[in-house]
Amino acid sequence: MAIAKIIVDVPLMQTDQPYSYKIPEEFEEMLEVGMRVHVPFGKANRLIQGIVLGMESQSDADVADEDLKEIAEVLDFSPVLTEEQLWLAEELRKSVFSYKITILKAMLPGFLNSSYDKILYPLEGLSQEDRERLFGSQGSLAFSSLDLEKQAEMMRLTRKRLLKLEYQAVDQKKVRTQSWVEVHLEQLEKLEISNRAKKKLELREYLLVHPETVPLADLLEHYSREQVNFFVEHGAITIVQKEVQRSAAYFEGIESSQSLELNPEQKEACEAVVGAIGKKHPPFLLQGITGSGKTEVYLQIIQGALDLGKTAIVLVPEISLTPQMTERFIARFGEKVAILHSGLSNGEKYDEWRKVERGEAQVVVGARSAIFAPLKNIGVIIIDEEHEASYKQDSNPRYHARDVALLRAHYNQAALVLGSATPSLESRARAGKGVYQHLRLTQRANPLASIPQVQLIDFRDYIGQNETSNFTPPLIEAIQDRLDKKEQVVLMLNRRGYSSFVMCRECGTVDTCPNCDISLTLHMDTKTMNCHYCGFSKEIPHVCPNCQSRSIRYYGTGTQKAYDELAELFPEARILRMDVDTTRKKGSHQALLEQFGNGEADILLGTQMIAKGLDFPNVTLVGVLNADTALNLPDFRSSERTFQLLTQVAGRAGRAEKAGQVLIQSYNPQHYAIRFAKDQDYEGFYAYEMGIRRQLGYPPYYFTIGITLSHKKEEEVLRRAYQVMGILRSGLSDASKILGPTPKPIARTHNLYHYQILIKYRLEDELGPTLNQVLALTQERENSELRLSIDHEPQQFL
DNA sequence: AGCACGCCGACT
DNA sequence: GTCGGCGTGCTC
Repeated sequence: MAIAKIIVDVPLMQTDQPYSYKIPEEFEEMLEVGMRVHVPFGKANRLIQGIVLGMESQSDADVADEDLKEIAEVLDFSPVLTEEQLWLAEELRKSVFSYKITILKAMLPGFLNSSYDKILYPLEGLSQEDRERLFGSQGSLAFSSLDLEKQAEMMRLTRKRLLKLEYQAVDQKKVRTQSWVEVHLEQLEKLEISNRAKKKLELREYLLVHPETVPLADLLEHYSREQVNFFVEHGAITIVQKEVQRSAAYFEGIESSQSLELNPEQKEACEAVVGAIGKKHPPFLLQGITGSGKTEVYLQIIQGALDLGKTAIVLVPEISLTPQMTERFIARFGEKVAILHSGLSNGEKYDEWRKVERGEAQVVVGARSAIFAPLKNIGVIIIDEEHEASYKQDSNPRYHARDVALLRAHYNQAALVLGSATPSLESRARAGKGVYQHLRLTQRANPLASIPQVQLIDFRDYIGQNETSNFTPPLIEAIQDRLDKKEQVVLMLNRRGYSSFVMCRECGTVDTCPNCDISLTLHMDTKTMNCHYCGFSKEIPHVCPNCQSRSIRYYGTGTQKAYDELAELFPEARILRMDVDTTRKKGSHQALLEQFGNGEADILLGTQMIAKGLDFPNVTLVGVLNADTALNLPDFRSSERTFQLLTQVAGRAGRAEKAGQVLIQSYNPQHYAIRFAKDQDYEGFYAYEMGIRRQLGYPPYYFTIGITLSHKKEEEVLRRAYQVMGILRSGLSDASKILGPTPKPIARTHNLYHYQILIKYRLEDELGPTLNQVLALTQERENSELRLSIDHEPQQFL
């Protein structure tokens, strides 16, 4: 008997295993490993999606083979998951605490995941009036279309056997097809057409001259449906359905580019990587200062891989996946490129994914999840800005793209390149120990460009002078100077750990979210107070919610406030503001950058999103309004993040012939992260920060695991947290350190209390079993409302 | 999850 | 007696 092993879409510990299903005869020929199916599951045989992991002639299920259920439907004509991806999922399960189906689904575009519904039908027993009231003239109803009250009533009626329930799983995949016309010359020539049918004669002439397949729509522009049908009926042409190849608009109007001349350092790096393609070789850490031409090196490495008949994946942080970046890849590799990122619509994402799957794309450029692209025969994987925290997914499955890349590089014998101006300490340390091969680019690619000069400005020197201002006199002076010279200015407001809020001056009450215990952020554009965690929103209060006083005031350094101040200081300047508020709409990010690039503005004011990858030759001044707001966040990486951000943004200045200047305003100019950033001294920062990490026992000296517990009731989370502590203490060796439980910095969101435990370890044999014990806790019925997640190397402590 | 089974108290 | 409340166990 033909039996398929299937992982079902029920993400639970008890169902995290393959189930055996009979393969009906009609599917035996076509079914392959890696395809999606719909299978009946559970007592009610509700239909759910599953993924075929294997096929065999005998099952090891506790059920007799004859009694196995049958696959209901096969959803694909060819597998949507490759052997490699199935292998990857199995490997990842060892380090990512997630169910297999959750990992597999993360590899597929959202489009390929079925949606489920229940269809209700009235049975004879149902009274005429109920039938009228609930169904009207409809013969059936979709369960999901009803409100909660109706749904409950329907469930009651179903129980009383007055309704019939049918389970439905819907494949959302829709291959867009278009009708094309195929010409059959023999029949066409034999076709008798009356001399009076001028149009038909004309069409025949046309088809005889153009016997190639053409879109039906083209013919219909000149000929009527009836005229075309005449040819179809007589077998002279047939209409076939072809999948539409929607090529996203971004391919249009991009001129192709040629390789640039590399300097010796770049050349050496490029050759080293290309030489490692197809061999077992340790990963490369490509450490190149800002403006050192890393992207050109990437492009030539990829060219090297293509020349060897191989393919390439390039990961970039979502935020720098701007047209400026993607255009460079399209310009060099044209239609060979597929772009995958969250800005695409579902349909576009699916189209790009299909391009990769069919083998039409050889170069995939995308954000984190692009590491799962179904690309075959990979020669090189490049992770740009490898230190970016966004490469770690902070929801299930909590994978790090770098770890996935390591696995895929190993599988394909591909070269792996981690590129950054400011590598993560973990990666830099590995390069130091020879685990990675260290490649360096120490010079700016443009030989006329110099490293910008950086100055610190201490806010405290200007105490007493307009204290609420975002701008100190030296910065104002410098901006004025650039405006006079018709050069451009980039100003960054570090919004991490900072936001605008409303406080009462009488009683000190800060308006907070009713669900999340964090202050609401003021949004001037919509005139609302919003919660950034749960999306709660309300109108701006006019009186204090606590003491009814009218003395409520707006605090904080939002970009809007800085913008207003700038506009007042420099009334003649053209200022662009770029933050989450002004870039919410699709494409607005790009539009703003284009405007600035075209010289339609003098000053670009923005948040972190302007720190990366922008390359505007006319920018000669970069100002950082508040360097230190993120320094005091409760996260051991906050110094590293601040250093990286300042170094990145400083790199936006002086990228061409004109010398660049960087001014950094801060309340803590003596802080080492800021001092090393001022000197653009990565190695100095690295050495200093490593000392601290060693002393405190943080990565890269120790590995970390974060455990987060959430519950509606605070005392319940705490109780369980201490229970987890107990399991960890007795399971793990004394060499491992367990910190916590502590409330998360934002202790309550979505009406849940969050507590966190951090494990630091070096060698720990009992880690897996102990964590499984912790996980088992959530399986107990009494803990059904407890949410627990285990995060390997958490990146975000917020 | 989502469902059925089954055991208990409150009711026609 | 029996309806429907929820605790328990299982899903090829």
